[in-house]
Amino acid sequence: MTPTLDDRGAQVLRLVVEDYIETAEPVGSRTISKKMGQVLSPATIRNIMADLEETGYLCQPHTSAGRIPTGAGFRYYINYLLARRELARSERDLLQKVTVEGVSGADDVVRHASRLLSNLSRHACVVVVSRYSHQALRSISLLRASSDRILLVAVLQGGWVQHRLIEEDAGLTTEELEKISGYLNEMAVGLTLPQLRVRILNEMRKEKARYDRLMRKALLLGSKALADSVPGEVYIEGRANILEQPEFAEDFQKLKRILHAFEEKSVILQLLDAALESDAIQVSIGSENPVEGLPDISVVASGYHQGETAMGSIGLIGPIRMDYSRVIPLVEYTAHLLSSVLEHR
Amino acid sequence: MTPTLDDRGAQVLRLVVEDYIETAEPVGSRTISKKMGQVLSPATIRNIMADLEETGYLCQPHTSAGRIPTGAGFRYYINYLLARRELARSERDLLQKVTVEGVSGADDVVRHASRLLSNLSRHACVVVVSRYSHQALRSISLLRASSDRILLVAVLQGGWVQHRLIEEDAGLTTEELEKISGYLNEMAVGLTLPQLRVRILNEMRKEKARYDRLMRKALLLGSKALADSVPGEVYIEGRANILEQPEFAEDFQKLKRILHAFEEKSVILQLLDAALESDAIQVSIGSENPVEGLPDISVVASGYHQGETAMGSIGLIGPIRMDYSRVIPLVEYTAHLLSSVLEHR
DNA sequence: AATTAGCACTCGAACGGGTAGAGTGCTAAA
DNA sequence: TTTAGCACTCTACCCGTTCGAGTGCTAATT
Repeated sequence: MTPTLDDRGAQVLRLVVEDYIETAEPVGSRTISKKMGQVLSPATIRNIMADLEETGYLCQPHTSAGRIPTGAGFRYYINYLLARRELARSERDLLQKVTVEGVSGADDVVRHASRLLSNLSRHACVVVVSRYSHQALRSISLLRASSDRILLVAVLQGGWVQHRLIEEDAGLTTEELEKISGYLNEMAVGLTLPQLRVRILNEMRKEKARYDRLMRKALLLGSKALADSVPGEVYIEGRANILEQPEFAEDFQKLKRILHAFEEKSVILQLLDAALESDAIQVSIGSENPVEGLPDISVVASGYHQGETAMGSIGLIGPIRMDYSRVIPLVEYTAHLLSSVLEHR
Repeated sequence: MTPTLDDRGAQVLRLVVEDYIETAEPVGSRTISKKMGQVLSPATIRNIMADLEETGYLCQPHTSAGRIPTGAGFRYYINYLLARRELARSERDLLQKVTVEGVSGADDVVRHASRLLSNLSRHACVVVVSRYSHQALRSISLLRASSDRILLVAVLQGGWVQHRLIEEDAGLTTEELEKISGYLNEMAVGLTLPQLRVRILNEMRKEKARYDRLMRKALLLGSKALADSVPGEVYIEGRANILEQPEFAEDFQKLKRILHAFEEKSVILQLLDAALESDAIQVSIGSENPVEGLPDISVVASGYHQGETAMGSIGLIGPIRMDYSRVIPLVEYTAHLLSSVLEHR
C-alpha cells in the first residue's frame, strides 16, 4: 500500500518532519542539507523534496516557502522512521510515585496520572474511565440517606466506588434495609452492573408470583438504581497547553474548535474510542481522527486495563506536530503504569 | 466617598457603559447624543464626558477615540445606575426544571445548575462546593472494599456523600466492622467532619488507657479517614464562552492568563471566596478581584446555602464588560434556586 | 547518470507613506 | 449654558516597495 521510500528519501522526510516538529515553520532545502552535514547540496535536496511532494508526503504552503509534512508524511514517519526516545529514569520514577502515593480510590489514581502526564508532555491529557460497567461487583450496600432517600453504594473489583441515591418513600427499617442489602449482594457479587441489571429484571418477572415483600423491594430498588446506565468519566488536564502551540495561537478558529471540543464529553469519548479496547498505542493524525471538524489535532492514546478487563483509555491531545518520539513512550508507559497500579486494588 | 454625579452626568455615564457593554468599542459623543434623542448636541456631551473623565469614570484609549468606562465607572454604574432585567418566566422555569429533574445527589444538582447558567449567560460558570465540612453527619458506614481496604461512606445532612478508602491490614470480620461502624456512628451523628476529627483525637487520648480493642480500631480508622481535610470541589462549565468575547479574542495574553486560571483550583477558589459567606450578590470588577494578574475579568457570584449552613458559591466569570443588568439577576436567581432545592434534601 | 552551481522567479513579511474617518478640544457666537 | 465651527490627532487601512528565503529549471561538472 504505502509507497516505500529509498534511504535518501526516507532520511530527508525524517529530517523535515523532525525540524518541523521543532520549529513549526516550513523547512527549506538548505536547512536539510546542513543537517545532513552537507553531504548533498541544497539543489539535490530540492529534487528529493520535489519527489517527496509528488509521493504525497510533503507539501508547500505556497510556492516560495519550504516544505511541511502532510498527514501521510507524518504517518510514514511514525510507522517507519520514528526513533523512540525512552523516558529518563527520573521521569519514570516521578510518574510512579505520583500515581501511587497518597491516593486512595482508583479514580484518584487516574486523575493524578493524567495531571502529571499533561505536565510532562506539555499537552492536554485526557483520561476516560468508561468501563466501570465491565468490572465485577465486590459488594453492594444500602444505607439510609434521609427519611425518603436510600444510598446504594457499589464497590467494584479494584477500587472503584459508585454510589447512587434512590427515592424511597416506604419507610423501611434499618433491619429491613440490611436484609434487602443481603438479598442484593447475593445476586450481585461477581456480576457487572449491566449484568446485575438484566438479572434483576429477570428475577422481577419470576418474583411477581412469589410472596417475599422484602425481596420484591430489593428488586425494585435495584432496578431503580440501575435504570440509567453507568456513565463514564472524562477528566481533562492541561487544556491550557494548547495555547502554547504556535499553530493554534495564530489561528483563532482552530483554537476555538478545539476548546469547544473539550467541553463536549461525547467528542472526547469519540476521540479516544479507538484506544479503548487495545493495549497498543493508537496514534491518529489530523484528519485520521474519528471526529469531523477537528483536522488539526493529533491524538496519542492507549487503553489501560485492570486484570483482564479494559477499563478506559488515557491520551494526549495536541497539534499534528507533536513530538511523537517522546510522547508515544510517555503515554505507553503511563498506560502500563495505570494498568499495573490498578491491578493490585 | 464616591463623588455623586448630577443627573446628566449619570445618564451619560449610564449610556456610555451600556453602549460599551454592547459593542466593546469606545463610545463617541455623537453616539450618546443620538441615544438621548439629540436633546444635547455632541459638543455638550463632549464637555460632560470630559468631566466624567476628570472624575475618573471614563477614559480614552487614545486622544482621538471615544471613551470607555473605567473600573470606577462600572462600579458607579452597578451601584447606582443599574436597571435590572429580571428573568423571563421561561428562563426561570427552565432553570428550575433542569436543576431538579433527573438528578440524584446534591453534587448533580449544582453541576446541572452550573451548566445551564453558563448556557443562559454565555459566560463561564463556576460552582464551588467548599463546605461539605460544615454539614452535619447523618451517618457513617464502613464497608469492606477489598482484603486490605475499607470503604468509609459518610452521608451528610442534605444529599452529600463522601467516601474514602482506608488501608487496613488487620483482617476484621464483617461483624467487627459493623460494630466499629456503630461506634463511629454514635460519636459522629450530628457533628461535622472536622468536629468529628477533633472528637476522635480527644477520645484517642482517653482511650489509650482503656481496653476495648474494637473501639481503639474505630478511632484509628476514623482518624485515618479524616487525616486530610475535606477537599472542596470546583466545577467549571462553559469555559469556551470566554473565546467569544472580542477583548479576549484580540488579546492573546489576556486569554492565556484566564484559561490558565481555570486550571488552578486555588485561583478559582480565591475568586469566589468573597461570595462564600454571603447570600447577596458579589460583583468584583476587574482589578477589584482578589487575584493579582487577572485585571481583565469580572466575577459575579453569590453564595448558596443549605438550611443555615453556607455551602459554597456559584458565579460567572467574564469580561469586565459583562451585561450586569441581566447577569446579576441570573446568578441571584440560580443561587436562591440552589439553596431552596438543596434545603429539601 | 547523478550531482551541483547558477540564475531567474515567486511569494510573503516588513516597512513606509498617504489617506480617510472618527472623534476630540477649544473658541467664539448664540 | 449651549452649540456650531474648526483645527487637530490618532488609528486603521490601502498600496507600493523592498528584502529575503526558497524554489524550479538548466547547463555544466563529476
